[in-house]
Formats: sequence, structure tokens, C-alpha cells
Amino acid sequence: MLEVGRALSCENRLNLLMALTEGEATVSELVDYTGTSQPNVSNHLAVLRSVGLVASERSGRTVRYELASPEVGNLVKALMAVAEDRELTGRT
Amino acid sequence: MLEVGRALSCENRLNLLMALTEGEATVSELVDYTGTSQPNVSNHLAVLRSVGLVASERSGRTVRYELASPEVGNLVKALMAVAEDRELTGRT
DNA sequence: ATAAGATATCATCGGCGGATGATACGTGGT
DNA sequence: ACCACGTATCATCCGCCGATGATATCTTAT
Repeated sequence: MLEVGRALSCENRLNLLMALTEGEATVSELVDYTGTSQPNVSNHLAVLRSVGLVASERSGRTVRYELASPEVGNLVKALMAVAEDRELTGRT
Repeated sequence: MLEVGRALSCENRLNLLMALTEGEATVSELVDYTGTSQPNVSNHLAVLRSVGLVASERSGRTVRYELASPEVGNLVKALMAVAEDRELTGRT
């Protein structure tokens, strides 16, 4: 549980998870999406995978990542929901 | 969103949230529950409150804390669910 | 076989967050 | 008014995590 929580404590990883909520994606695509460096993205993806939040699959010379399970999707959505009315409540 | 994620990245805070999932509780009760020091618990509760995950209300000389909203409950449950099959999958 | 593209790994460094102990604040009882 | 209890705040120290740059690995094309 702690390790899962930790995985959610970094902006880049949250962006990656949100991106993957919309479907699978390539590392390069995620690099473009997050706007950070490729090693950085790979590092964070490695963290997410080691924790079991995402899964990867090689496809040619690229690697496609996706959320590991629907429950992870629920988790991300729950997080977004809380963050949402946090802003509506002006708690930002 | 980042601040909410950060709030989930520490074991003591996760324990506090789990405890509060079962209902409201006093600081002292939470101190007993978590087994850590009172200042530490107060600190983490302050973090959770500043982020909007919990709410507090004074009752006599004690202070009662509770989850700020049902969505927070959902978030914690989603977290527990993911952590759960993480262990079942032997990813611990 | 070699080169280029895509991804992963590694080492270093700097900054931030958590634990701890001391102390302040507030509240109710006597 | 004073004291005891419950809670909050503050300062310091330390460990860990993320960013960065260099480099390794794997894959496909020529």
C-alpha cells in the first residue's frame, strides 16, 4: 500500500498515469506528452511497473505501456475526482 | 492533484486515512492507532487537512477528525483495492 | 555487419519531506 | 487563578527521491 501511495507522489508519474487512463501509449508518445526527458520517463515508468500499476509490452522497436488493471484506472479516477472538487472548493 | 498524491506517499498518513475510513476519531485515538508520537500525528493530520482530505471539529478539549468527503473514502478504498491484488499477485 | 532509432540503466547531485524533541496554545476542572 | 490534559506548532537533522547526463541494450533496416 505504501509503495502504491509513493508511486502517486510525483507529478511526472501522475501525468503518465493520467495519459494511460486514455489508453495505451508508447514511451516516445509519453515523452512528448509529459514534456520531460526520455530517461526520466523511462525511470518513472520503471517505478510504476515495479509497483504493478502499469504493464509493458514490446512491439517492434517500441514499447507500449498500459494500466495494469481496471482497478488502477479506478484509483486514478478517484484521485482526479478528489483533486477536482478540491479546486472547486478553492482549496488550490 | 499532485498535492493529493503527495499526501498518500507516507505510511503514517495512509494509516490515518485508513483509520478514518472506519469513522471519525480523536487525535489521541489516532495516536494509539498509529503507534507514533502525538506531534507526528498532528503534523500529518495538518497536512491531510491542508490538502482537503480530512476535516476537523473541536469537541470539548479533544478534536475529532473525519474524511472530508465520500470521494476521499472512494480514493482510499481504490488504493486498498490496488494494493490488495498487488499482494495476491505476489508483487510484494 | 554496421548504423540508427527506441528504450533502459546507471551515477551523481541537490532539495524536499518526515521524525524527533521542545514548547506553545487552548480548554475544562477545581 | 491555576493546573492538567489534549492538541498544535516550531526548529533541527537526516535520509531518500527525482532530475540530469552519459551510456548500455535491443531492434530493425540497409
